[in-house]
Amino acid sequence: MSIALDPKKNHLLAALPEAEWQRWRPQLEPVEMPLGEVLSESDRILDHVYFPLTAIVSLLYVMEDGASAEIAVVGNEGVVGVSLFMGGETTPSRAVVQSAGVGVRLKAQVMMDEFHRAGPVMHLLLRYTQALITQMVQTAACNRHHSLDQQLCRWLLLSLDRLEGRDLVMTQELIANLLGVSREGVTEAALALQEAGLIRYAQGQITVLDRPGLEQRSCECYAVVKKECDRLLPNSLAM
Amino acid sequence: MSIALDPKKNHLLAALPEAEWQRWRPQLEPVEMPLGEVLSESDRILDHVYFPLTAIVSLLYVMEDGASAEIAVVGNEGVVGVSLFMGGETTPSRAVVQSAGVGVRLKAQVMMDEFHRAGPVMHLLLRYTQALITQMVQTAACNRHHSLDQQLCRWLLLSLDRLEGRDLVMTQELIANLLGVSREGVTEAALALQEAGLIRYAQGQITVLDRPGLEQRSCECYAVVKKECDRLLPNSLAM
DNA sequence: CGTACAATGTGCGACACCGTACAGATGAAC
DNA sequence: GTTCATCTGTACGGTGTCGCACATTGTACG
Repeated sequence: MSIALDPKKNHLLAALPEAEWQRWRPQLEPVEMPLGEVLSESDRILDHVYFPLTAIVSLLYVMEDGASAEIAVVGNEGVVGVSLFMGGETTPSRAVVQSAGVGVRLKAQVMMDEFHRAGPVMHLLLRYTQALITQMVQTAACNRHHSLDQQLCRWLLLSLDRLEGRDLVMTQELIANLLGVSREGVTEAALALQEAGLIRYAQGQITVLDRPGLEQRSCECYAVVKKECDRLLPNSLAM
Repeated sequence: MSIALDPKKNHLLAALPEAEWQRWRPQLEPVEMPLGEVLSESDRILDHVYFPLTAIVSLLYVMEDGASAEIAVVGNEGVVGVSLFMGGETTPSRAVVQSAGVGVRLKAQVMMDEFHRAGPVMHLLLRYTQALITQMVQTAACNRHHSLDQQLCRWLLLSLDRLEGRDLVMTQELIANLLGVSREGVTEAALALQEAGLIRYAQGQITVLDRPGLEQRSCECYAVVKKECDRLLPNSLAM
């Protein structure tokens, strides 16, 4: 896969005013983002912020006993590392590449400086952060009230929105780890979805056959997040 | 209860530089915050931001079927209405007074103007927002992995930190609604805590007898949130 | 090919929590 | 003091998920 994709595939970068774009452009460094790569570790200061282009990143909270829970996902609609400009510099969560691809990154200091100009970049980033908050809130509520089945649908849709095509490369084991549920549970739920004709899968490759069907079977959480993203980030997940 | 408490009981207000403080002071309007009052409804534009002084506010997500889940709590360490300055103006969640008390409020426009000066106020508010994000993240993880028992401990501690004294006025029914669990479940968990000598309660009045005991029985989530609050907000929950 | 490993399917007991139903206990109002 | 509403305790079947054990299927690679 070529690493030199157009950075404007990332919607935040695409939304930059011309002046900022010209300033940032030479500083943007293309990076491969292979499956499983840890972009930022819990409580560690980031050296870069990452703008995914084709990759998807999971924000995970990892508990003391090793169990984990996905808090939010970041694709080409967003950026990894909001804690940098929020002022805290670190977060108690981990950012892991969930779906391999490419992205571009920017030195932390550059990002901070740009943010502190307090111009349109700042407002863009803050709006994005609010969209991210919405996703976190919805995850919390979803974890409390919805079935594994519904959550799997939500998760597939969130991932699908951030990918081209309708295929995800993703084993059930991995999904289970991200969602913080048992692998067997995912197997059962996935089987049900396959029997319903909504997806087809084999050996770590999932194909979505009936997207509207998935949306219907998903809990409301997906729609709420999608709607907020669209509202807060013009062109957020349109491809 | 007197409504005219010192606004500096709120730690964000207390942390304001002198110039800002003098500017804000005349605009701060004392308000009663009775139990159950809804400060902001889902997807509705706020007309004020609220700084609790003795009250505690719950941020809730209310699902389509009426079930709810607490996302975070805000006491005198924070402010209700961060979406205003984040740029989104609304959020898909509801803010409800969980423990009656007093607070002060500020007109939304005033808050926006102050934020857009891009000075110390902005940085203070952004750091607070990050602390709030931490709480949300932890809630999501906690909802996924921890027992009702542990969550009740966490919840009691979070509330206790935001109150003077060691008594909460709070029925089990109300706690159940906030946590998004069944009332019977809370009864059982509370009973266990009482039998362990950690709390005593009757008819909507809970007294914490053994705080360290609660901390030990709680999941890690409480400690993580507390630590982040302390780190991000000097003097956050010290009374 | 055949072996090794990864991915998926299945069965089952354990367990936490739910929802319903109802019973006692307490406090406020008259 | 009696009444009534609110709050709390208890019992029990139903359900979803877990954790374990193991069978099966697909894929890579010698």
